[in-house]
Amino acid sequence: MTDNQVIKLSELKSHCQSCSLYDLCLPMGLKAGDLERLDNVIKRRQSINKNNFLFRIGEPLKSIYAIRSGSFKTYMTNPDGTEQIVGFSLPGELLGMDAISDDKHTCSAKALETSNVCEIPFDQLESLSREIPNLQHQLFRLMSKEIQQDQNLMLLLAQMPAETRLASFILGMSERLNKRGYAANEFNLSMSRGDIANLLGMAVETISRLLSHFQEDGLLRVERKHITILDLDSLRSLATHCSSSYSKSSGKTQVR
Amino acid sequence: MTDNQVIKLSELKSHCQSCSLYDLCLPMGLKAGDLERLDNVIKRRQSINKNNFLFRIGEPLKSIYAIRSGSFKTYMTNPDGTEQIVGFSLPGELLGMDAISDDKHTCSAKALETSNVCEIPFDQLESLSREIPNLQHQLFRLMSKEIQQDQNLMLLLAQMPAETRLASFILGMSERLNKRGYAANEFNLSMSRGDIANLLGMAVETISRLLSHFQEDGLLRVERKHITILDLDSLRSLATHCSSSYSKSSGKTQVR
DNA sequence: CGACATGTTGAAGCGGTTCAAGTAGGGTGG
DNA sequence: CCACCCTACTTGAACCGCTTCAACATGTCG
Repeated sequence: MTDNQVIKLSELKSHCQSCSLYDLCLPMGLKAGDLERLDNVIKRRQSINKNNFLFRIGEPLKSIYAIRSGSFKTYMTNPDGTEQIVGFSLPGELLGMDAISDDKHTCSAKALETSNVCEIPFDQLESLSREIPNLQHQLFRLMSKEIQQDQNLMLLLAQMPAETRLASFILGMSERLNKRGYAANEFNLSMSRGDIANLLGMAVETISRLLSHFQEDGLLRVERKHITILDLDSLRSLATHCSSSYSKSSGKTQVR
Repeated sequence: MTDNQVIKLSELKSHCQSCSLYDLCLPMGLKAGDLERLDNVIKRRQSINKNNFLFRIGEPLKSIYAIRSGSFKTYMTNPDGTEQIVGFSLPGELLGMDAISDDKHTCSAKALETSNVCEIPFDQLESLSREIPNLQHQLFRLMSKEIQQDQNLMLLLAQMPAETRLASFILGMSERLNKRGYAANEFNLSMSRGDIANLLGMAVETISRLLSHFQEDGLLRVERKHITILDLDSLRSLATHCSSSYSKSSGKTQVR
C-alpha cells in the first residue's frame, strides 16, 4: 500500500480506494490490488450540472457511469415526444447498462442536481472484469439489481392504486438514502413532483393531493422537497396494500 | 467439424452446435471451439410440462435457463398473494437473471405449455464467460436486453391507454415470434387472456372487449388463441399512440 | 357427457385525470 | 434588496376510461 505517500485530500477522495460508496458500488468485494486496477481504468471524474445530460438516447455506448454524488433521472422518449422516466439513480449506482444490448443508449440520463460521476469505458470494464472474477460478479449483480428494481416498479404500475405507489416510492427512497448514510426518516427529494408523477404513472395533481392527505393524517411532514416520515408503520401498510379495506370517506387516509 | 460422425437426430438437436436458436441465444458469435466448451457446461436438457415451475420465488440461484422450445411466464407475488406477471419468455431467451443480485429468485417461472430448457449452472457460466470474451459480452447483452424490455413495459403501463398497450403487446409478440421462424402475421398466443391482462395492468374484460373491437375494425382476426394480423399499419399507429385524436364514439375503433 | 375453467358481453360505479384557477418559491435584473 | 416573472406546486370540480359486478357462452378435460 502507499499509505506513506503524500496526496491531496481532493485527490484522495477521487479514488475508489477511499470512496465512501465502496460497498454499494462496483468495487464491492475487490481486493486492494484489484481495486487499484479498476481505479486506473476509470477515465475521469466529471461534474455534471443540474439539467445537463450524462448521455442521451441514441448515443453510442462508450462508458458506464458510477454516480459519486447527486442524482439523475433516466427516461425514455416515446414517439409523441413525451418522456417516461424509468428510474432515479443515487450515489453508488451504475448508469448506462441499458445500452449494452444494442451498443447505443435507449434512454437519456439527466442530472437532477449538480452531480459527480466516475466514467468507466465499457470495453475496458469488460476486459478487466474477465481478469477479476469479483468484478465480473459485481457487474452481473448490479445489472440483476436493475432488473429487479424495474420489475418492482412494473408491479406498482400494473396493479397498485395511487396511494400505494406513492407510499412505496417514499419508502423506497428512504431506504436507498439510508444506505447512503442519510437519515431514514428525514430527507430531501431531488426530483420534482412532476418527475415523481411521471415515474409512477400518475398526474402531478394526484401526487400533490396525496402528499397533502398523508400530511393531514400524520404520516408525513412535507415541506416542499423535504420529507419527514412520522408514522412509518402506517406508511408501510399503505405501501403493502394487502387488499386492505381502506376508508376514504372522511377525506382522510385511514388504515384499518 | 464432425459432419461424418453418425449421431441420432434427437441427440444432434440437443447440442448448441446445431440449435436453430444459435443466433438468438447465448452462443451467438462464439467460435466452434468455444461453442463446444459452452455446450459441455450445459447440465441437461429438461422438459417442463405446462403449469410446472422452472424455479420459484425465493429459491436459491443455481442455474440460468435458456429456453429451447415452448414458453414461460415469470411473475412476482405481492404480499396479498396476487401475482404480477413481469414477462413472457420465448425460445432463445434466458431465464433466471433476476436472481443474480441476491442469490435467490425474485420471481417464479411457470411453463405456459410443454417446454424444453437448457440448464446452465451459473457458477460455471460465470467462470466460462471469463475465458470466452464473446460469451461474457453476450451475457451482458442479454441482461441489458431484459432491462430494455422491462423499461418498455414500464412506459406502456405508466402512460398508455388500454388500446395502445394491447396493440403494442400483439406487435411485440409478432416480432419476437417472427425472429424465431414463425409467421409475423399469424400466430398462437400461449398465454391466457388473464395473463395478458395481468401483464398489461388491465382487467380481463378489457382485453376481451378490445380484441373484439380490433376484430370488428378489421385489424385482427381472433380465433381463441390464434391471432391473424390483418391491418398492420393501423395496428402500428394504435401502438404508437402519437397522441392521435382517436374516435370511439361509434363504439368502434377507428384511426383517423 | 358433465363440470369447471376460460372467455365474452352488458351495465353501473369509481379512481384518477383533466381542466381551471389560484398560491408560493426562487432566481434575475433593476 | 426588492419587484418581478416564471416555474413549480396546490386545490377544487367535472368528466371519463377502465374496473367491477353480473350473467352468459364456449372450450376443455376428466
